[in-house]
Amino acid sequence: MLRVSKRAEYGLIATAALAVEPGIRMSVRTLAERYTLPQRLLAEVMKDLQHGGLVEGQRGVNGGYRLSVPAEKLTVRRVFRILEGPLGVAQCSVGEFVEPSFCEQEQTCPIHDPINRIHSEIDGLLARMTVGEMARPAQEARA
Amino acid sequence: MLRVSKRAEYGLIATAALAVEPGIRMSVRTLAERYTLPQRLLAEVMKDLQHGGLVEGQRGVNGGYRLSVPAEKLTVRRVFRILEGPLGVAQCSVGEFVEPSFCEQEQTCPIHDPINRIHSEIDGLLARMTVGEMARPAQEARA
DNA sequence: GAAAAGCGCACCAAAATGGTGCAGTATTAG
DNA sequence: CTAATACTGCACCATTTTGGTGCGCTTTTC
Repeated sequence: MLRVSKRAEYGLIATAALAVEPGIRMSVRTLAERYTLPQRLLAEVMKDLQHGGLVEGQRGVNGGYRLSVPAEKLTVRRVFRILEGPLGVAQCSVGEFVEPSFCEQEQTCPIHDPINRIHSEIDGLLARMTVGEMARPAQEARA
Repeated sequence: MLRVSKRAEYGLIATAALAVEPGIRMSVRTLAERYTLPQRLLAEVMKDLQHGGLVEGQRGVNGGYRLSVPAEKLTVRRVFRILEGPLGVAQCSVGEFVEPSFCEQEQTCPIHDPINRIHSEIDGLLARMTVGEMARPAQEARA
C-alpha cells in the first residue's frame, strides 16, 4: 500500500549515489551496473531528473551525471514529484498542494479533510528527508 | 504520488459513514447513493471489509452493514491493509512490517534503510488515525 | 411470495507501469 | 579524424493493476 514507482525508487538510488561523491560525474552505465538496475530505464529517469533541474548531464567519453543541487537541500519529495505523476492520496485531494482542490463532491465527501491531512503529513515527511541524509550512511561506510 | 486505490478510498468513506451513527445498519445502496459511488464496487469493498472482520452484514429487507469494531479503535491503516494489496513503499521493503525483508540486494541497495524509514513513518501515521476521528466532523455537523 | 439486500465469483476494458528499440548528437581519447 | 563513449529523444510494447460490471444465488422481512 502506498507504494512508489520503480522510477522514483531508481531516481532515489541514483541521486543518493551521486551525493556520496559530490561533483564527480557518474555514467548511467556505471550506476546501472553498480546497483543492477535496467540501464535504459535508468537513463530515462536521469533524463527526467535533468529536465527537473536536479542533475546535469555531460555527454561523451568520461561524461555522466552529477547533482546540480546540494544533496543536503535536495528533498525526497522533489525527486518523487518529478518521477511520479501528479497523483494525490485520493482523487478528492489531487492537486491540493499545488492548485486549488477540484474534488467534485466537496459537500458530501466525508473524508475530504482527513484524506488531505494524511496527504499533507506524508508530504511534510518527504519534504523533511533529503538525499544527502540518505547518502550519509554510504558516505561513512566509504571512510 | 503515493496514492491510495479507489477501493481503499471507498472503504474509508463507508466506514466513516457507518461510524457517524454507531450500531445503525446502512445498505450498500444507501451508501452508494449518498456519496455517489459505484454501487457494485462498493458492495465488493464491503464484502472485503466483512471478511477482514471490520464490519458485519445483515441480509434481507432493512439489512445492511454496521461496524463490528468501535470506530475509535478502527485505524485507517487497518482499512487500507484489507483493501489494498500487500504492497510496500518500494520493492526492497515489501513485507518489512509483516515478514522479514526479502530485498535481493541488501548489500548494494543504498536506500534500503531510508525507504524503510519512510515506510514505517507513514505506517505509524496511518496507525494513529482512526475512522472515528475521521467521522467526528460529520457527527458534529449533524448535531 | 415478492421485494430488499447481501454473497460469490468470474469477467472485462482501460490505464499505469516497467521496460525496450532505434536513431540520433555531443565529447573526448587516441 | 575517427572510433568509442555517453547522453538525448521519442515511440513503442507487454504485463499488471485498477476500476468496474454481469449474473445468478441466498437470506430475511413485510
